[in-house]
Amino acid sequence: MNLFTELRGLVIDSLDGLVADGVLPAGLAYANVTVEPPRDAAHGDMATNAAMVLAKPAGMKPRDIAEALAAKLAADPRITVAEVAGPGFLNLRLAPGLWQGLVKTVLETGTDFGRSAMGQGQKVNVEYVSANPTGPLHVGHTRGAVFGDALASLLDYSGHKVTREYYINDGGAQVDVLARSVYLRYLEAHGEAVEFPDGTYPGDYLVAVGAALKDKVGDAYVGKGEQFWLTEVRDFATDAMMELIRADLAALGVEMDVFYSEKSLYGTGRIEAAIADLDAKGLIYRGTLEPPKGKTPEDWEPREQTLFKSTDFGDDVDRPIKKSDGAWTYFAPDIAYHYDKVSRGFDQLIDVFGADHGGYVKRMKAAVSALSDGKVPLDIKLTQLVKLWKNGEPFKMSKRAGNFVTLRDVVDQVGPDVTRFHMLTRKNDAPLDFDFDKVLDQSKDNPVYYVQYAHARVCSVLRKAAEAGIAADDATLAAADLSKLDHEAELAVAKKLAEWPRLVEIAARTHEPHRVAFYLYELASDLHGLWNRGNELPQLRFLQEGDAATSQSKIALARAVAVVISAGLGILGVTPVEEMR
RNA sequence: GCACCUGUAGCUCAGCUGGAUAGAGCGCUGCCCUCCGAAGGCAGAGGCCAGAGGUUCGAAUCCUCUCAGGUGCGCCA
Repeated sequence: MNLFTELRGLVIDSLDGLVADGVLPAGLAYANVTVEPPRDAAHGDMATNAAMVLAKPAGMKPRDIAEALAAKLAADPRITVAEVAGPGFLNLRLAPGLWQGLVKTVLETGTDFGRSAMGQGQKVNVEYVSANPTGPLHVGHTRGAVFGDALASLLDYSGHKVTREYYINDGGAQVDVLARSVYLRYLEAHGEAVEFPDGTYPGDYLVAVGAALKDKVGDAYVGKGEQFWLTEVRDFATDAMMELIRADLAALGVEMDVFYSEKSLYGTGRIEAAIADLDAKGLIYRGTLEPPKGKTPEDWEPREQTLFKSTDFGDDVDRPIKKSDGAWTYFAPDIAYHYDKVSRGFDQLIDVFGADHGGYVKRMKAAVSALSDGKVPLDIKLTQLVKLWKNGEPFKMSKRAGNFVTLRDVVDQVGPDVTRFHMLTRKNDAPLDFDFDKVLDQSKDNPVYYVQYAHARVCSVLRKAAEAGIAADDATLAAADLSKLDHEAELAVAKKLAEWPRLVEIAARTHEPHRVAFYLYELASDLHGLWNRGNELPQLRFLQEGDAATSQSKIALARAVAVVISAGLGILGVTPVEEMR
């Protein structure tokens, strides 16, 4: 239930009333009419811009419309005050019963309060992580994983049908490199001394894979040329890496619906089919690209290539889909993969990439636009770098991988909850500092702790209520007399709760799950603030000695806060704790 | 050279489809608590929203240009 859309409905009805009264001309477009919380709470509970938006099309002064609208609205029992302000804003104050009713609704609907039908059941594919299967996930992947997962949950919560998907890049040259690296570890397992030349993966994590290969095939590949083992070792190694990656994701609490193999596109005619689709649309041609201006590669020479006319769709330059030797470029399977997503019937595609892939955004959008005839939007979200800190200095070492910090390094040290929450305390396109000391700090300076603590505090209240013999289950609280919940400080918290459904829709529409984290921080802050005021004003304490009925009304509010925090943390994939240890 | 991202308080960052006097935390200043609802609390100072134009009732938000930082730029994925 979104009070803002409910009140917007009332505003629209009132506008229609004014049309019927002949005050406003018929046929006005209401699309830009909003009802939102005012910047300053002193202005009221909600504000509408209706008068200003309609002034020009109606050929009237904003204030005249506002006055007429105010009179209409004031007749509704839900509105206590409607006053015109500023250039034509209409500020509304709502009856306390509305906010009390909202608390009741939260308790009745639980963590589904805030769930929205906005998505209308649209099928959305969220592709994220998609790391090369050549080693364990590192911090950069971790941010992408957390972001993508939270976005997927957010879209689900807002009424979309979401598929979480991982694209396995198991078809390119890098998996051959992996195979050779594993082969070296395999020889090592047979007692041979090996060296890892440049262009191979020297990380310790392949030692076990080499040993496992030995267990499987004995010495069958020892002393043999690549042609005898490359394919088999490649499959063996990729499987092992995907097992590793799945375990990494599981440690973070991420579970994919689909793992889509690039390899499955080769030799099955699927790349050819995708390219044929583009070709039929006249978007494939043979041509020669100009060298990039200002920074020509030293070995540049003009070559005729097979190109996709991505400039028709806003790209800067047409993109090669075949190498000069006739093999597909990496872009071709990417096209085929997205072609597959389109043909699976998704209404919307989202790709989550690292910021270093920013250069591929335009061409992928161009491809999807061409493949879907502009019908399926593709949004590409880039996640910026994560800078790690420990003991006040940059942290780079990893025990396992040698040259980068892994997801496991992070999760093992701080746990999945802290990792996930902290990764969402910045918007995706801003760089993020991750300080191992600060994220574990148990003080109000740490947002993770601050939000968790608010939830734990409410749980503590519930425990104390039980000790005092006060019934405080949700059903009882929802049925309690909430009219006692009338202090301005208490109503302020209820008003914050009312913003939750609205925030969910905004965050879902903009594909920005960090908004949830920031909202939860604000909500937690409101709860802590109310708690603190209980020091000065005993009547604001959640537990009122000897007065079970009043206690229940106040506990209802606290519990409603906990429910929304719980719902929000659920979207972020963070466990709401019941006590702080 | 071109493209994309970023530029908001001393620092780290929010800022909704364009809305009113631009917010939060840290730090700073002052006051309070020290008979556990204080692992603190309250209050205050602090801003040319990088800069310049434009669009309009209204711009941190949209458009153009400039400056600064980051990322990327055919036969690697």
